[in-house]
Amino acid sequence: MVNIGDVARAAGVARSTASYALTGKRAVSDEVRERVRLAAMELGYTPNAGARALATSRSNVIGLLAQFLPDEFAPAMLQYLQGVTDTARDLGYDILLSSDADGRSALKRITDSRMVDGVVLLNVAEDDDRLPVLRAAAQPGALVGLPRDCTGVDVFDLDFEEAGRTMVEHLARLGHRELILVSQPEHVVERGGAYVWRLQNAALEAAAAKGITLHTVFGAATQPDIGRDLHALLDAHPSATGLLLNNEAAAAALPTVLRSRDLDAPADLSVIGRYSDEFARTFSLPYSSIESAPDRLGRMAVRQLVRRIEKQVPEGDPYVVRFVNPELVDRGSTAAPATRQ
Amino acid sequence: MVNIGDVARAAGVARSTASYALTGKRAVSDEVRERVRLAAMELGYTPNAGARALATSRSNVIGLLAQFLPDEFAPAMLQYLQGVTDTARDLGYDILLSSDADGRSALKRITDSRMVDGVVLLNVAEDDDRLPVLRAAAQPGALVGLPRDCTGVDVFDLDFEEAGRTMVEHLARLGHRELILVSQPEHVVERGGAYVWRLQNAALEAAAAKGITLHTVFGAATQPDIGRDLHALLDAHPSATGLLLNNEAAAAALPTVLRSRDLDAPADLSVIGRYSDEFARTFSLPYSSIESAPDRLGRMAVRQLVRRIEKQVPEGDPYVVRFVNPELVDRGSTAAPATRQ
DNA sequence: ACGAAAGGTCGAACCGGTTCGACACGTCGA
DNA sequence: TCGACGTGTCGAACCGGTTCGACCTTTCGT
Repeated sequence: MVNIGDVARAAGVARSTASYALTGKRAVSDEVRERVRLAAMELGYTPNAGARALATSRSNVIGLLAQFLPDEFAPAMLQYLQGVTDTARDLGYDILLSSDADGRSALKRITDSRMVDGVVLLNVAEDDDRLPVLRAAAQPGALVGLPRDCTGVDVFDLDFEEAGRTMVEHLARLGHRELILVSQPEHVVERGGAYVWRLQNAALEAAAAKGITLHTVFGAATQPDIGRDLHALLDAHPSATGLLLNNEAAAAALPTVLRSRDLDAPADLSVIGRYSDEFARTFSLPYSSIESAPDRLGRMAVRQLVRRIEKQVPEGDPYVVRFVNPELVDRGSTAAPATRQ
Repeated sequence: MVNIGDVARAAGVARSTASYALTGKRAVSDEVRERVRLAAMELGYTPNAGARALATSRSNVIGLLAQFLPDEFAPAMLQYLQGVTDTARDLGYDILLSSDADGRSALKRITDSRMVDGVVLLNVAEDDDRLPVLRAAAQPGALVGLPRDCTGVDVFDLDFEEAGRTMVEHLARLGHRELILVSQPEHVVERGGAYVWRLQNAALEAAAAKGITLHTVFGAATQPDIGRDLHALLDAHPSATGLLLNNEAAAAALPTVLRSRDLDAPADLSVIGRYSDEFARTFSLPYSSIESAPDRLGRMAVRQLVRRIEKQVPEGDPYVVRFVNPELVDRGSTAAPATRQ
């Protein structure tokens, strides 16, 4: 394999000069630079990543810790991955992917061995056990998901409170007085998915403020259970005119449920979901929804992480907690209320 | 950061001895080994990955080249990723993920810089442009998907021919005489998805051998187009009693189509798909299907790749082309034919 | 009792980059 | 004319591991 010594010899200069010519870290005469570049080109020289990492203590690799949970929806996860990998590549970084169930040890391994310059954590739970490991690491970290304690890391998440308010207020404005909110199953909440509470509590507050009745329930995350749940709900609250879905499985199951009850959205029932546009397309869901923007969140996390790695953060490097504003994508599934059969 | 010199000093031995004690590559007295281990533990020593890679020319990282295509179904892709990452971790390797649209340059970069010890390629097309780059690389490669030319690489894929035969013969055995096969859209084939032909041709042959009529069509990959396609098909071939789906979008859309035509599987129509069990669960599809086993393929590819990296291949290292036997998962959607409407 | 073999440890070199300090040269100002 | 300075190049050291050959015991066979 050709190394920088070979290039230097071919160009008739010292190894250090070849290095400076290629990295541009010191001034080199135009003539020498050209000669070195040419030699490198002709010999097909590519710097050895390990050697460079050893010398610079920078690997140009970002660690990505994801957890492929069985009740997490695959399309959304893939969008996170895509947002992260694409952005990293644009900024000159490669991605080391870990989907290890034991995120703690994986994180410790890749940071302690200096394989990565920084880390992005996905699926961050309220009391995520990877956080202590991350704080002890020498490298910076960016999270997607809001933990209880945000010190020492940059955090990015959807503004679930605003999402809850938006859903309720949108239907309130149309004249609805009784709504149902279907959340993720309880075990997601127990695992630390506090965003479920954040959305639900904000929705309840908004409903109270408007004098609206809001029934809240946890739905199953799997078919056909969630279908049964939906049927039971519609039976239990015959006068409700709006359905809010913070539960992707519920959204995917709803078309079938509505058809079998011979109901139409929005004629008989107004519906608003909370999922990504990609998700809506995959399942061809006709419901308006709060865009959860996984690709965007992944992109933001990597951007900030790289800024921190490259020390481009302003003085005193204040850690950020940034919420993406929920955007309501109108797919025409809401209208003024009609009394259901 | 603590390095092996610190450990050696704490244990009162030479650096080389500390290395031997930790790696076990030379005999070391029990007493010294224990002292070194203890010192390493107490100091919290972790070897520097770059330095180790430089010295051993092995990184313990496997490159994973995936392409997140818009018409590829996300759940399946995620299963490949999971199969690959999990297996790699079990064998002591980390995963460098690239989803770069330009697979060629990504592949060249990670191999030339020796960041990876080997590479797994997903979505391999018949004339994949990454293959020449891979063959020129110093590291071994394993493919998921069958290219035209398999020299120099290990190849793993579902046996699509056998899958086609199995589908047809299963329905033939039940007494069906006229079937419809819905394949992936033509642009998938053009992109190099030769597996579409492999399944279809084998199915046609099997049908001919049994004296069965088999209508073949390419379906759309998106909703709601594929729904229209299915309706048109059922209109066009009213006497067909069986539906074979080598098109995931079609499988996902079928329940809605059947319901709106008031048809039931298998009472009115027998149905066999070709997708993974995970996919069936995500969309709660009630159709029997040929398991496409993405996780298993990912696992096999990594296993073989690691064997090659670690030179555990038998003499003369013959490259393998291994087909996974298609397994028919019975979900009760096939029965003896009944005349439709 | 002696030499060979085996077992255990050490020092030094090496992997392939980067980076620091020194130095040679040419230019400019006093 | 001399010194200060800036520019471009070089040699050497360093990053943190691994590995080779040499050396020193100890053990064993004869």
